Amino acid sequence: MTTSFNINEFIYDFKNCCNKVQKKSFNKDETITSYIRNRNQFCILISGNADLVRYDLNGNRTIIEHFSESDIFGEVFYSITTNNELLVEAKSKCEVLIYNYYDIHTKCTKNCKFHQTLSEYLPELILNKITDLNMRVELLTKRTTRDKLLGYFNLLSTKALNKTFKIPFSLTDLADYLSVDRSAMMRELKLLKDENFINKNGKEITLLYK
Amino acid sequence: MTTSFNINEFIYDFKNCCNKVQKKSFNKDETITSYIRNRNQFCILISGNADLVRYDLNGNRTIIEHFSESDIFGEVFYSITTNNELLVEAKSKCEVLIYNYYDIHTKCTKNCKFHQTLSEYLPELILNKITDLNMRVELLTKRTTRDKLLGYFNLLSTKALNKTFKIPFSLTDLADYLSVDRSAMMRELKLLKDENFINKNGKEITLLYK
DNA sequence: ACATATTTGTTGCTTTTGCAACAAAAAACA
DNA sequence: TGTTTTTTGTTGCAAAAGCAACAAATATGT
Repeated sequence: MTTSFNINEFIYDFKNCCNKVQKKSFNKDETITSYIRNRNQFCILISGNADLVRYDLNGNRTIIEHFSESDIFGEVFYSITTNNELLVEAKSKCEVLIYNYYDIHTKCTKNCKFHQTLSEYLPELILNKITDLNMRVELLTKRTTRDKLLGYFNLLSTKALNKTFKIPFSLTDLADYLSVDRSAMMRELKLLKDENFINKNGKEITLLYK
Repeated sequence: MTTSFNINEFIYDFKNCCNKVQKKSFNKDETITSYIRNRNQFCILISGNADLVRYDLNGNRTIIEHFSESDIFGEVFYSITTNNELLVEAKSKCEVLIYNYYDIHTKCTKNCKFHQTLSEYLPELILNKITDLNMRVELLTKRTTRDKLLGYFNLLSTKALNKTFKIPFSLTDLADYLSVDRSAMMRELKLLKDENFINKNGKEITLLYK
């Protein structure tokens, strides 16, 4: 997440905001929500990590999006035309605020400061989401497993301001995120290492080129 | 595009809006803009069709997004971390409004009705963009050429409210949009036809299953 | 600390995809 | 209308990716 808005700077203003919002907690591996029909559901992740995943008919699992603190998600951003299951799964203990999207724009009945701040920062959060999605598309349109890996590593390196960084997924999840076969990806990682494009130590990667 | 907002219902209010906006025309195959650095550029397509394309180092061309009337695009939605060329190319005669994104939120110096309407509908346009991008990700994460084709055909069929519909691309462009090799895609289309999943007559497709 | 479950690393084999090349059909253009 | 360019349809062959299976290393839970 690239936003300068950090929800936890404001969350102390959140006591009993208007009755339109729910605050919920989830344990690792619990389902936060599933996208079934459009209920204008809008969620903000206060803490933890979660993935939007799809299980297709062949048993393939795909990580469509990866969410961390201050990221937004929910059915309001999705027109559900697929017949696959779309779930948001907690990857660690998570705290989530759940709104109806259109309730955010109207003034909170208790006129709480948190609600006000949220609606003020909403455009920024949304712009960041679009930027993230565009990067995701950019990555997924790469033709080969190698290009996907290098493209993703470049992003991580840029984010970390360092040629060395840690993959924020298990390698199994990384394959599901890049939408490639895990064993083929492992093979490619080995080749990238053998050809001195990268150094790899578990989940720690160093870019050796440029 | 799925929005209920249609820019041409309002464009008559656009005379000489504030000096912050440019209206430009482009012929087929002209470059509308290229994404180089972040200038907060925000564009709306008034008429015509355009593609956001990337040319990579191997000479592959990818259609990242396809734009039609009322669609929005521009550098403001992109953090340019790639070293590939990103261009918006007119696929037909196009008319485009070009803003600085942050000028839209502030009141127009001439207080014109068009500007007012635009800023009012902006959240809706942006929500639609996110929905479109999510569908795009959904499609691109499909593992096989077959699944990509069927997934895309389902979208078109749903949009057209009909099992028969026309592909809005040339088949060459469709391959670039689905990020697959054209000849492999043609082979797969033939297989889908032979196995009675679809009927195909040039660019007209009929779904035969379900 | 131990037993159990998950992830990582690896490989042989199969299937799918990509590449190159070319003819036929269709579209654009002059 | 005739010529040129682009798109479509097809194929043989090469390369890449997917599948299945298993051992070793880590992580998890009690």
